[in-house]
Amino acid sequence: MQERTKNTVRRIEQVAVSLFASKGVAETTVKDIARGTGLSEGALYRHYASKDDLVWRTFQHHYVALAARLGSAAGRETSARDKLAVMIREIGQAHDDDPALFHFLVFVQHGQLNRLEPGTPTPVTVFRDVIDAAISHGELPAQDADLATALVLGLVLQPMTFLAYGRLTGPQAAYAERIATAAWAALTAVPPAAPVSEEPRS
Amino acid sequence: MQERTKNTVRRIEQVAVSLFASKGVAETTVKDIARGTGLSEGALYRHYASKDDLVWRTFQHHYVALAARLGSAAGRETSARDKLAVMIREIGQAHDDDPALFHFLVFVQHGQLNRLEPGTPTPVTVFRDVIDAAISHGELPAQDADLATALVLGLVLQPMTFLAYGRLTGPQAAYAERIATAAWAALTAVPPAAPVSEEPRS
Amino acid sequence: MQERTKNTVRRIEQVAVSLFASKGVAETTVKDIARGTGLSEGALYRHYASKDDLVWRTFQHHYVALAARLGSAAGRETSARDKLAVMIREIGQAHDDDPALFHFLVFVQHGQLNRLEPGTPTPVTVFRDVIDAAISHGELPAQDADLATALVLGLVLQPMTFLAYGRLTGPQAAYAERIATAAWAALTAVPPAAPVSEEPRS
Amino acid sequence: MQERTKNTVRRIEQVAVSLFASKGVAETTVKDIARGTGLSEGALYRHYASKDDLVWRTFQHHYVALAARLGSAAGRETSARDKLAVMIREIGQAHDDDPALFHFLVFVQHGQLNRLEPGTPTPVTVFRDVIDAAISHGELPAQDADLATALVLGLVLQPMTFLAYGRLTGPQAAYAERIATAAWAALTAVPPAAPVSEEPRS
DNA sequence: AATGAATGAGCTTTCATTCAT
DNA sequence: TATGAATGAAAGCTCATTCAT
Repeated sequence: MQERTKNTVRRIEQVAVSLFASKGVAETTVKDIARGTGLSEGALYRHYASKDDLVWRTFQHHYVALAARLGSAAGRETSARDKLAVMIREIGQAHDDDPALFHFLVFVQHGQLNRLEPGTPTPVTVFRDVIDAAISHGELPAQDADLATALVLGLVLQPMTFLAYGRLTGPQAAYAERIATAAWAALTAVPPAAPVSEEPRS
Repeated sequence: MQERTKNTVRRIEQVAVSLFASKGVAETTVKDIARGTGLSEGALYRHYASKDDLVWRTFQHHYVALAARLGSAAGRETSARDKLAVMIREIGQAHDDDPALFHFLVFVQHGQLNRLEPGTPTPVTVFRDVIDAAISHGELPAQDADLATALVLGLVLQPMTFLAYGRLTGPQAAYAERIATAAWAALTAVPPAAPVSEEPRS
Repeated sequence: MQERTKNTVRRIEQVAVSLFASKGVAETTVKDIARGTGLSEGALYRHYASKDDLVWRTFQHHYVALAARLGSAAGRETSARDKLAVMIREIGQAHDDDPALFHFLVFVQHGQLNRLEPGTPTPVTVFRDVIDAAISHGELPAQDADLATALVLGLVLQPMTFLAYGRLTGPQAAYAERIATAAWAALTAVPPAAPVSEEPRS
Repeated sequence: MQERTKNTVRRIEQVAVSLFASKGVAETTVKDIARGTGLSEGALYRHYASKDDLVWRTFQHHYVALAARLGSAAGRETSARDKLAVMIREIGQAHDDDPALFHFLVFVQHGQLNRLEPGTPTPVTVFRDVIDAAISHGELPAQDADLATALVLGLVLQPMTFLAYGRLTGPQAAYAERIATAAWAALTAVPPAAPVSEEPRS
């Protein structure tokens, strides 16, 4: 009973996420999800109050879990550089584990983001916290932590988009080293005082 | 009349894009667009064959224009580094000129991307071409040009996402220098011995 | 078991009637009733063949019982005037005993009325019989017995509606005397030839 | 255009009211109304925001109109007795003009009543005002004006219920005189020593 | 006997599109 | 040419009822 229900819910989420990732949330009908699970439309409403509830709960659950996964990975390292490297590897792994889920979480989420209770740890804040601490401790040069976070996330996520569009192939894991290197370079190549490279002129 | 029509079309596009960017394409109804332009629903169909036609033509037109704008900017420079820097500045400018349009083009586009005739120059290919050439000419170390393109685009686009979510503020132009520096650092910081891929894609 | 079942049925009826009275029959779902009784939805179907069956049997049972209660009260008196007075008191009592049930029977009944086997004694026919007899025996002036019944019932029922809407307060019993007086006055005040008739005595 | 729309709305209301009166609001589907008017279901939503909106606006419009009609009739008379008599005649006329509408307003209304802005004149308050004034001026003996109103309304409305159930026949107008006589008798036949309440409500 | 997941018909509502005026 | 009423297909959702456990 308990078990059966749990499996049903799992199957619904799986089908839904897969459809959301490939067609978008609005383009996925409740009927689609029902068909995919082998259930009737009405049966879905025993498990979720509404389509929106299904979207939101699925998003929230996995988004928080992803943040925890990243945080846990970071916790296993001590230096900022290693923390970032392992997080990048971990997020790549999460992507490869279930690309559809990952896409739903990161690219398809539909204004779900601002429904999160303020203060909830998210993948973004986990990255930001590590970067912020590194700046405080002098492991990274002084800089805008939010911008720095954006840069790292951009390096991580954009290859996944390319993967989705077929512009890149193979598991995202293959790119983790390259991205980690690029990320560290990007974070340490701060323009003003940084002698790392020729100053760009305005 | 010609003029009048042109203005009307322009206003329709503007309203539509603004709605698309803030609510998404599926969530924007033809009635919304009609209301926003002051036209009747039926009148829109004099200018576009369907809602889809409106979306597609608007996307295509501006997407190609953005590619041209970037290409033209790149053409004014000679070194790869300067080309990239100016493209980053230009794309930031394009964003600040019309954030809604930019968001529609880059983040909301709705499977419009794969409707482009293969070979059409897009912002992505413009970046890729510059990077590819730089690798060929030895201005950049040997590396997977597609991955390199992804890295640069990630550095450019993610801050805009942060801007949209309020995680960053101010015009994107303010970040252009920092991003250009980071991009060059990321492209030149290839991991010691392991080039991910040396053969550029066709 | 017998006892247990009886109690269950009673509780179901009570909950159902209360919901019917406050929300209407169509607006009350089987799930509502199940929740209210602490039973599962499926379990209700052990006691009733269908929702309609529940409505109908509940209605019929109590409607007939109310008629019997009124008839029995009338039987304790001899004069028409006293019969009416005691019936008015009794129906008021029935209302105060269980206002929800009363409302269901009299105001919410949902076309259940015309499902009664023709000839079944109902509160209406009980009143009518008394009035009819009184006219035959000369206790009341000649008049249309049906209209007379309507008048008396109107005097009795409308205050209950006012009670339900908060336009009157307190137990309906408080109004019984006044209503009885008014009823007798109304029945004896026949317009055409009737000389205003016998004055009502205290 | 204007005219066409007005006619459409009128036809919708007419069909809807007729169905509401015969089947009840909940039992009447939007499809029923569409079929009855010859429109598509979707077309109804150009004229009403929802089924509920259709019910409410129809109710409100005609309920207020009925109050006005009664008030206007009362205004043509001076004595309380005549005012009541003419109101009773008028309400009977309103019933006969459109029995379905009348039933919808008085018997089917579904909690619409408490959506009226407080202070809105309704048929009930119009009766109550006349009775209240008559008590103040000594035209009627001291008594609870609300109860008195209930009594009069009961006398007026119950025969209509009987009409609907076939227990009475013919136009309600036929009963107006009898009802008016009964009403006056009921209002003046206050029990000797026990006035239920002497202080009229605010 | 009891549960509650599942069904399936049918409900209200939305919306891109058409068309009479 | 412009309007907005009308269409009709499909969406999300509800709910009385059934049925495996």
